[in-house]
Amino acid sequence: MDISSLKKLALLGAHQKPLELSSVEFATYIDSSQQTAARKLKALEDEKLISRKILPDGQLISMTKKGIEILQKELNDYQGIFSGNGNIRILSGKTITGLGEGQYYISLEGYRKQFIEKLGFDPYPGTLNVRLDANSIDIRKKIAQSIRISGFTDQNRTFGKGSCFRVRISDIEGAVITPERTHYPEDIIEIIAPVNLREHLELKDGTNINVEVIK
Amino acid sequence: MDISSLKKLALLGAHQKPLELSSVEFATYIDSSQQTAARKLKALEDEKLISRKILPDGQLISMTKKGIEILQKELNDYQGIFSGNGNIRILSGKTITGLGEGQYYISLEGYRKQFIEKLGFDPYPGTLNVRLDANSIDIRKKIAQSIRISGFTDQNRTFGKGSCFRVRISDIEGAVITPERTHYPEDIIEIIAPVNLREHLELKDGTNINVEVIK
DNA sequence: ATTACTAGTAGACGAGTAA
DNA sequence: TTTACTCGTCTACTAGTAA
Repeated sequence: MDISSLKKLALLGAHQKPLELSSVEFATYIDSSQQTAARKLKALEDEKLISRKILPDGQLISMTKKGIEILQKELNDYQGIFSGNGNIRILSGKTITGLGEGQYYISLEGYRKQFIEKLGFDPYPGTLNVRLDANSIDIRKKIAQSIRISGFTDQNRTFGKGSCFRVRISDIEGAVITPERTHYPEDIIEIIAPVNLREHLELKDGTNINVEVIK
Repeated sequence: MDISSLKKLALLGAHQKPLELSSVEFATYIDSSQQTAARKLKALEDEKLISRKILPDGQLISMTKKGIEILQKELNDYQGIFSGNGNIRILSGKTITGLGEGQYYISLEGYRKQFIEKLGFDPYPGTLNVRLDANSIDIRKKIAQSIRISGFTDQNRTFGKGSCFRVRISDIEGAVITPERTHYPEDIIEIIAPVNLREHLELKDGTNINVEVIK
């Protein structure tokens, strides 16, 4: 798999909109012959990392979902390499649809008033669920769950305790909440924020997002 | 240049402390024969991207400054690819020694009181100067200089206006300040913060740092 | 155990050229 | 002009093995 060529195409913008590029032009970018450049483009197409439309005067190159995912994996790898330096920690993953449980729990007064007090915002009643990439799972494990949420009992039942840490997605500050259960999947995070993140960021299911750990 | 192998070594932590790794082990990581693994390590050493100490039962691998710089360049490339998505913007570069002008200007009451008022902190009298990488220069151009600093006149002379934007380096929030001059180098940024960043982050000249644009 | 040489082979390359 | 085939060459691989 020729990640270097795929990266070059992305730097030329092929991940955003179809890119007009002849094999001769690409050859100058990757410092090779026209034949090698054409062969590499063909190979990337065969691997379904890009899609091409061959035109009389060149080709129109778009990056596939699979291609973009591979580059995001690379980004995540490099962020992982340098995140240990105490700089910026970023969790990467894809948005998924949760079970809707989040909405119920967040709305409970016993939890809600703690969020307002400890996080400084009144959470939108709903969570954004994200399935983390492999590297991000490891990063997540190292994050101190610094803010504790207490359990409570109402007349009917007992609600367990949990913890959270602050994050930012794009321009919104929120928090990742983790119930303190024994069997909670480690590859999924639930994010709360003062606004409906899904609407605010115009997210569809399966969108890749970066969640930045703050404070 | 075998970036993929260099990256693997970094993921195994060779950029932080010397890594014990035999060629057989490395072969399993890069999915090759022991011979190829050994040859690749030798090649990386010849390019001065890693340094090795051959031991009777393996080798001790450290990444050189040059090797780490190449990986940081890669990180920056990938951040550039995905920064257009409106997510997290990070400026990468190397710390350099400025002319010491910053210290003089920041200390002037006409500017200082504006920083306190508009940025919310009393700046340490001195700037951290950073020479940006090529990609970061482009990112920087897209950043809105949202906070305006007015010029003023004292009895002797006139001091020009400028602008800034908020940034975070590691755990410190500060700001990049830009005087509104016609000929200001585009590859250098000057950062102010409530503390002496150079001391707080234990920075030497030429250290690679990531500056995250916030708000 | 290791590292790393030599030998044989498989895969990648550029040149020429067809479509 | 393009893309992409064939062909000869050269680099990079694995296996065997020395140190």
